[in-house]
Amino acid sequence: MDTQTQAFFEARAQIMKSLAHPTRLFMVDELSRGERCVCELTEMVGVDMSTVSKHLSLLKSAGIVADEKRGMQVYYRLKTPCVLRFFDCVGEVMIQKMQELTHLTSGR
Amino acid sequence: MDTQTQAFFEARAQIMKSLAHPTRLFMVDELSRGERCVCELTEMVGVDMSTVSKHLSLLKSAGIVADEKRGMQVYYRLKTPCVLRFFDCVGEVMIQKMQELTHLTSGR
DNA sequence: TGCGTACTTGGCCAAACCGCCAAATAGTGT
DNA sequence: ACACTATTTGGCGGTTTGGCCAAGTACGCA
Repeated sequence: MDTQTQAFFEARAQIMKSLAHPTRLFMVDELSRGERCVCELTEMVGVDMSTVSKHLSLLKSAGIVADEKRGMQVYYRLKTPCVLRFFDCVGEVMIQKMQELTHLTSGR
Repeated sequence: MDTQTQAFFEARAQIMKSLAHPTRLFMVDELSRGERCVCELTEMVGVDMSTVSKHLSLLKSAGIVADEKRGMQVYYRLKTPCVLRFFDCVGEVMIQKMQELTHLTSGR
């Protein structure tokens, strides 16, 4: 694997990584229904605000979300809504896994 | 965030995590062009075969690939090709990031 | 049966990740 | 200027991840 190919998949991986955490996935899901400020998200996920802030800045540097300060709050919104399409496929994967489990337990 | 919601996003995250590594992304890409045995992939990525094997078993337990022993080799194939659709969007994200960089450097 | 090839598993170590707390920053209102 | 609120940043400890090496397993073939 040459250096350029490696760099390409490295870049791809960084974006995937930003979506590889339950809290961040929850926030993306929430943001798919409209913009939210850090404090709102903090209350919903139930961890320290500093943690939420770090998750958001990670998503931001990955290019998934954008932020805008308005009044006293910072509002985050989904910048590339196409990520939502991911989850249709993720759903398919989950369904397939469950079906295999069913086959196993129904004796085969 | 209640327990059930948490479990849901945890499951989703596990699948995303399995795709959040350059080597695994490279292998998925390669498998999109047909099945490959462990030894072929090992040679392509250029790390230890044990490492490749672990990456593959991770992808397998995530439900992304399936394996089949045939002759002396174990062949892996893409089980849920829909993951490839992810990367269209990942491409969009990357392009947007590059455009922003261009705007910055062209003085604004 | 015994050898070689293909692969997997276990163990170890270094690096990355995630949570919290505390401190810094920035903007609001008095 | 001062206090207050919303958010970010720095730093620390515990857990997870990713690589290699060595050992184990499984199968094909002489």
